[in-house]
Amino acid sequence: MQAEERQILIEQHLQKVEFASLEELSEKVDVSVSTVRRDLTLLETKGTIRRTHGGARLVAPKSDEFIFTARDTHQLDEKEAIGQAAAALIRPNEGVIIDAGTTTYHVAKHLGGKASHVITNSLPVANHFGSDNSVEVLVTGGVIYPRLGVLVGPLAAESLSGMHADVAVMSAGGITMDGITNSHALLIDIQRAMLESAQRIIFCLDHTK
Amino acid sequence: MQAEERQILIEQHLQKVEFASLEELSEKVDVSVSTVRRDLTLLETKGTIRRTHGGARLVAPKSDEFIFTARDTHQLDEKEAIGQAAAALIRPNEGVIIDAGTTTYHVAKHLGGKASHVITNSLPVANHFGSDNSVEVLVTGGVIYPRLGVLVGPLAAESLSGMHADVAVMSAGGITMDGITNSHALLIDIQRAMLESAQRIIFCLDHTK
DNA sequence: AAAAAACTTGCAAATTCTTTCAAATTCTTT
DNA sequence: AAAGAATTTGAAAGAATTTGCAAGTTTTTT
Repeated sequence: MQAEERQILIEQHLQKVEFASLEELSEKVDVSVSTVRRDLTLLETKGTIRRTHGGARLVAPKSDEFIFTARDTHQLDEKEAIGQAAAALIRPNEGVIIDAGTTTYHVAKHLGGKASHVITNSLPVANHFGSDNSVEVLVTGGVIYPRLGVLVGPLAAESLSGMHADVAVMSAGGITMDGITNSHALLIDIQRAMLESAQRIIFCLDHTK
Repeated sequence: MQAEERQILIEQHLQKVEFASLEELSEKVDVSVSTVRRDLTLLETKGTIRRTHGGARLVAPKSDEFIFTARDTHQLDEKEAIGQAAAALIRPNEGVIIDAGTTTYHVAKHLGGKASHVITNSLPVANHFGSDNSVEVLVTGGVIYPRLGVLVGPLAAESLSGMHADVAVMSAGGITMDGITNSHALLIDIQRAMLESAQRIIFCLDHTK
């Protein structure tokens, strides 16, 4: 692996987890901690990162991004794996509905340019495909549910009713079980609309659910 | 195989993998690493590629961000000023429609928590308010226009028709004049819907328009 | 205040880069 | 078509960079 590639990998990993120890990074990119140290000092001068005792952290955590991408560091490897496995189930040129949720987000990341069009009510998913002009991305309307970047409300459900897709990638129990019954009810309507618009369903759950 | 053909192959391969080692490329095009080195220095002067220790990398990697947030550093000061001035025209607790565009994006940045609710078809604007739970953000549906993060299409215009706001912050001539007549027509419908849904209009133009 | 963990510095081994040169290929000229 | 010139290619030697380790210093923890 190249030095520069390694540094970008470190940067990207920190984008996800906000903070990482030297050991962790050293394992991740498979070099000695000494080299990671050198990489970090280099990245620090570039400004994106700040060194700390025992590791490094992101210099600007409050970005225009959504928090959950950074927060789910715990089962990150597991979710990556689920994302990859689920993405493999999708055939080329299918229309895909992607539900909001941390796990489904990882599915989107592994989808590449496989899908012909993507329908989603998740802002992070929309952002992910935003700069990729090989996929047509349809965003449902709705009100942003803060912190998660989910579009909720009647508009979201309504706009789904007129759409059609081959597969729906759904999250279950994820965000919805976190206790906020208000948005919970809204999400149920949306998910039902998604299920009705798709021919095949893929549910994504990690072992904590 | 011709030298030029080889270089194109190298370029294409890098488009896919972003990073490649000398060994890897040498195997791919079936020449010695020396020749690959020479090819890379040549490609570097052409600008598409950059040499690194041990290999080469793509000069313009695909970023997950929307370009305009990073790109409009040119008249940035002017746009900041316009953003601030326009934001000052908005009274507290008003409902605000924000059009897509670089200038209007800066208005959003200066709006703070002043508005009671925001309606937008711009993904960057939506992202900006996404983690701010003091403002209710309503996103119109639509298809993402790549690179700019604008939601276009009939769904966008439709979802605006049922909405109402006190002020509309509009961009004029911005993205729309860049030549893509197709999306241009779609944007006009959307902008008309915005104008109809708002009582007051604020147009934002910098001196280049 | 002592112990543990982490950081810095210096150094040797390993890898990679540049330069140079001869062999091979391609192009030009006759 | 053949001879000669020009270019390209692959390899080798020496320079430069990078990497991992160890000794000594600083910071953090108990």
